[in-house]
Amino acid sequence: MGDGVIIENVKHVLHFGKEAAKLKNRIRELRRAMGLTQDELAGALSVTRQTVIAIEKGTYCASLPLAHRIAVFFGESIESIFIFDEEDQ
Amino acid sequence: MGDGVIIENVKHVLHFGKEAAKLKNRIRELRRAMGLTQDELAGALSVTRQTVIAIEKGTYCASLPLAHRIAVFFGESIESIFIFDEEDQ
DNA sequence: CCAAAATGTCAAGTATATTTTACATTTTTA
DNA sequence: TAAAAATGTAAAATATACTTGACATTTTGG
Repeated sequence: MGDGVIIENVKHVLHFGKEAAKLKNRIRELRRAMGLTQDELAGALSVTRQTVIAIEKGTYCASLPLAHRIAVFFGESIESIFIFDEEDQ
Repeated sequence: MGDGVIIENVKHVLHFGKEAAKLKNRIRELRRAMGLTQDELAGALSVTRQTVIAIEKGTYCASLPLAHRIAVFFGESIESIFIFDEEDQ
């Protein structure tokens, strides 16, 4: 056999363009207004701290069920918390 | 080598319990009220017909960006179209 | 100042949403 | 009633959301 490079088991391939939505939201603002830490909010929403960090930063968007829990928790509508740009995605 | 069964490359394992949210929605009703086919709605939302079928049937729930497009398309709020049970998920 | 708490980052794994393809069944209509 | 359109089903691949664990940096308070 030759000595070429073999890459096996690649699961995730980074992809460019399409920018993954990155919709903004008011979660950090709302969380701080209630004097909560990321960890406390995560607990209240039954997700991990990493999830709160990622969503606050806009790394990815919450699922619909999670967006709903967030809205209920802060007593506002989903649409008033998440900011969808015109183009949307 | 023996003659045992070897299973390689298993990617998705079905899992039971936890019932995957299955939140209901009024999409089929709203779509029909507008006299649209699943294919036409899919086109308007920039998704495939399979996605419309799965979401109408509650096989899985829409992502937040898609839920938003659906709400805008039908001129209603996300919360008025998707029905979250108390327990949520 | 310095220790603790809070926040951020990275990587790999699992779960869920969406696409693609192909075919089967039901409903509509000419 | 037969063809066409609409709807359903299933499987495999890809994309995105979420978890877990471990460690680095920043902020806060005694």
